[in-house]
Amino acid sequence: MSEQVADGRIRRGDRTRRLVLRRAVDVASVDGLEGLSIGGLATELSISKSGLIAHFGSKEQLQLATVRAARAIFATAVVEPALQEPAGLGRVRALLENWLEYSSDRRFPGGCFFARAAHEYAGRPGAVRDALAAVDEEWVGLITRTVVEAQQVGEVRADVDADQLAFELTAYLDSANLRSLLLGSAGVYDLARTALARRLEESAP
Amino acid sequence: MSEQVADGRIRRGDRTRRLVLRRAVDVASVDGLEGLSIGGLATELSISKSGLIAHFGSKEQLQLATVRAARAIFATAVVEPALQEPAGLGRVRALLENWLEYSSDRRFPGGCFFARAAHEYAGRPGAVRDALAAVDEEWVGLITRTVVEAQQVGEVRADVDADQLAFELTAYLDSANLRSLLLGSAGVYDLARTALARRLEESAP
DNA sequence: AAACTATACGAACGGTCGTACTATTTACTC
DNA sequence: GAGTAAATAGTACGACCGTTCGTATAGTTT
Repeated sequence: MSEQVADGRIRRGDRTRRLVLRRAVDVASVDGLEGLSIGGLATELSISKSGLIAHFGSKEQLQLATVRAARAIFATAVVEPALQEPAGLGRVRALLENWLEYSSDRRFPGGCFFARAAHEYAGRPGAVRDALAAVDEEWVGLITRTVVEAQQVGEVRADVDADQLAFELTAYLDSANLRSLLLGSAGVYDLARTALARRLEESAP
Repeated sequence: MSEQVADGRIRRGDRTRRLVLRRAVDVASVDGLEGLSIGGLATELSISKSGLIAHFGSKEQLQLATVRAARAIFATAVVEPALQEPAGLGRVRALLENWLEYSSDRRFPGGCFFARAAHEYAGRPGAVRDALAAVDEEWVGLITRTVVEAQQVGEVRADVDADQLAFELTAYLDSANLRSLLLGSAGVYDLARTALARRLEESAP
């Protein structure tokens, strides 16, 4: 409740923190969360290394804050607009289409932040990896639940395995994201759209 | 032709080079090609940094050699056994199944070497990125051509878009690889197998 | 035996990394 | 105004980075 105290000192800190994280998510989407460097970040933003790290405590905490910031951007760009759609097949389509635009519009310069980061940490333990795994499960879980909702309103056949369908749909997304970056061509997004449309048609009642 | 000169000096060098690369591909599959460190590699192998780098010239050359070594391992594990199968749907299935085993058996400790490395370099230019993009195109191209062959022998419908099908099939593979690492569960490979089988059945004449 | 070549070594280079500790500046309270 | 708290800056540290250099060793050639 008493959040809007408007203490100028704290506001200044928040502003700096946001400044750092805005840059950090972009850098990390290209160079990875390991590629984040405190010195490099500070130089780019014309602030001191010590002043920067004082906001986060350690590099790992900075990385975790960067994951949270990226999640917020993702939620705003992809999830929230889709939740305007009524539950059902339309909402599933909105989530998938928003994702493709989030990727192809390069909301992060390196494509999907989470695809980049998840592959970076998939093979080794730690808090960062756990955070990334949680976001991934959250996203796939959202697709799965939205598919189940679409079944409940009769827009997806009841015998469809929602987990299976969510796996395949998200697989198309990730593949289009990577290949568009690797080939430097946006044509793969059409392959993904074709695959998504076909797979959803097959699931219609 | 005159390759088997058996010069003891060169044999010793080849042995060291192979030793380095065998370790390098494993390290890179977990920590990435950027995570390769000359000093770290040298320490693990009980050789000197300078002796190690003398074989490759620079870190980037070491990275490129690591990509080539990983490609050779991949070819041996996945491609060559499948080419024993006669051209057709069986060969397509063999390629896909071999890939799943290559991933789930952790032929590289960090899962698929190329998934890890491609995401690492997808967003930035350079020779390493180009090499990884080439391997990716080679792999997807192989799937596509094998599908076309299957069409020619009448085991896949002629109206199937081979590029589209290859996109979807490889998408399942990559997704299973990543999620198995992230979730620490092998169950996603079954999702991939189900998706692959279904998609191929749909393409049957 | 002498000349040559490939491999491997140890030491040092300039840089950058993350982090800790110590001012200094800025903003608010009383 | 003095006092306090938060944000920022400055400095230094040890560790590691990739790379270069000169040198020693092992193997081949003449």
